[in-house]
Amino acid sequence: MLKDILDNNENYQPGLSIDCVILGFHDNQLKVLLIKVERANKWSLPGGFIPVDQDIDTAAITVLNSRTGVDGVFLRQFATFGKVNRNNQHFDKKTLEYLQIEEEKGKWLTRRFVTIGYYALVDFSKILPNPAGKLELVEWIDHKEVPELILDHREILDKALDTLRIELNLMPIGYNLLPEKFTIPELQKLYETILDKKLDRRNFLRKITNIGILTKLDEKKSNVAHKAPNLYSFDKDKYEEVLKNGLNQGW
Amino acid sequence: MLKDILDNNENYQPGLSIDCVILGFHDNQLKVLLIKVERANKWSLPGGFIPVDQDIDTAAITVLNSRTGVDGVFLRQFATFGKVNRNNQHFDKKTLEYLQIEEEKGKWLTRRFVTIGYYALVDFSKILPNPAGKLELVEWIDHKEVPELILDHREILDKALDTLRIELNLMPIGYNLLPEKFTIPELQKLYETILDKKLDRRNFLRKITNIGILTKLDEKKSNVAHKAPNLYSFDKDKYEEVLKNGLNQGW
DNA sequence: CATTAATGTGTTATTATGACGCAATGTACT
DNA sequence: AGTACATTGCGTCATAATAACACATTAATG
Repeated sequence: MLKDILDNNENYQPGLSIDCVILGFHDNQLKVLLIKVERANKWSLPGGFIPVDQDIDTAAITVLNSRTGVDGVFLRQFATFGKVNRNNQHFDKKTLEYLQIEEEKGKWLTRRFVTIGYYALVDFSKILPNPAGKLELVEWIDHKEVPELILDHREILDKALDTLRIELNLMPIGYNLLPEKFTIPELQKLYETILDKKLDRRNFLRKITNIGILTKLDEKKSNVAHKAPNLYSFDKDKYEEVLKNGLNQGW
Repeated sequence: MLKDILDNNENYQPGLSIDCVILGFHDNQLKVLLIKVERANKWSLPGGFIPVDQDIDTAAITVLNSRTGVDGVFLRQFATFGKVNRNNQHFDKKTLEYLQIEEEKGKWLTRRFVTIGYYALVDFSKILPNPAGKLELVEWIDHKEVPELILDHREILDKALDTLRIELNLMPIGYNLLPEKFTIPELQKLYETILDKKLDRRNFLRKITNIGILTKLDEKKSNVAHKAPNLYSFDKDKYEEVLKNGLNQGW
């Protein structure tokens, strides 16, 4: 696939790439979708190059889909990374030899790449990791247990999480991250996981319900230890409305 | 200058540029630093290309300085723009002929450019617009009276202002935008201009002073009509502290 | 010296927040 | 069956933040 791109490098934006931070929520844990790069024996964010005939927002969808099979998610640009040395150890001579890439064509790869970061919150259960190449492994990794990543992907991931934490104060989240029916404690765990701090149960309930995006269902969660919590769903219309207008006015 | 870049295009990141939104405050109005492009007879944001040996954040400073002479400002990346057609009418054949650029070299320019947007808030009085080339005109333009801009620069400017409006709810601003001594009504005008809405004088005073970043001076503004307002200055230490920790916790 | 258009200070009602208490529920254990 | 236990649901209270507004103060102006 990389060779395809090199053979047709006129069709791709030079010196530019896209990397995606895909976040899901499962077992009360925040998960990140990562790809195992066999040759480097490291993990990486799903990323790739930008076709010259696609808007970068479109290219982000293309890239994500081609690497993981994931489709139909809303990707949000959050930052662009371009330190001088960010990829000068990535496609070195050894690697190019290993990949059987001629030195001349390799130049397209060895120069500094600037990468545009996109992130998405997705429904864990609906995403079936599905690698493009057979040498690649796509997996959900607990965000607390993310191993060493290639390049500056750790920095990109951290920046995405920082952005998400700020978003949390401006927008409601959860619609894409939780199943259709969920409990308040589950939603609270999501918030606590992202913010990395404990919240008061009772105050959380009051605040989250006051936003007016939740519908209390006449149904309780079954097969749980202790008292069965009530099930809720998002009121899509109100949710969208709050997304548009934001949460805290501030001024 | 453009020819210099083309003759040494190996030294610049291909297909990538930086554009800067420089905002100042004067006469109770928000001003934008713009460059008049004579050949296009349009105005543009100060922008340019990225040296391959510079981090993009550094390149932003370089670019701004080379176009306007402005130095020593804190530039903040806010978004990256990459629609397919964003610059396909900019360096067309006619323009390349006008600039006496050979068709082969021109290819470096005619492809789609992705641009990284940076913005800064600066002290209007300390910035003396100082064009790099004699064919260029650098000027402060009232943000309400910005004329037609080249490419998607209007979109970039709008996005910068949107970002600033959000920042306003998370961070204190004004340190770079106002002179050392200023009045509360002046600060309020700044907020009102950015937010494009009226605020209540008395509530504004209470809220802004509660943040704890202002020092009330034992001095009044002179030569003003009506009652002379008190002068204030920012408490730099506390200001920096709030910048670090943010304003509204939210959760 | 009254007029005018600002600024400075204070009040009040309402709402949001943080820190809790306590009863209800369903599982697990004896 | 009965009790302990962890967790949920609902409520209280003091405090802080917010929005809307009233009134006195100040300085230039004619």
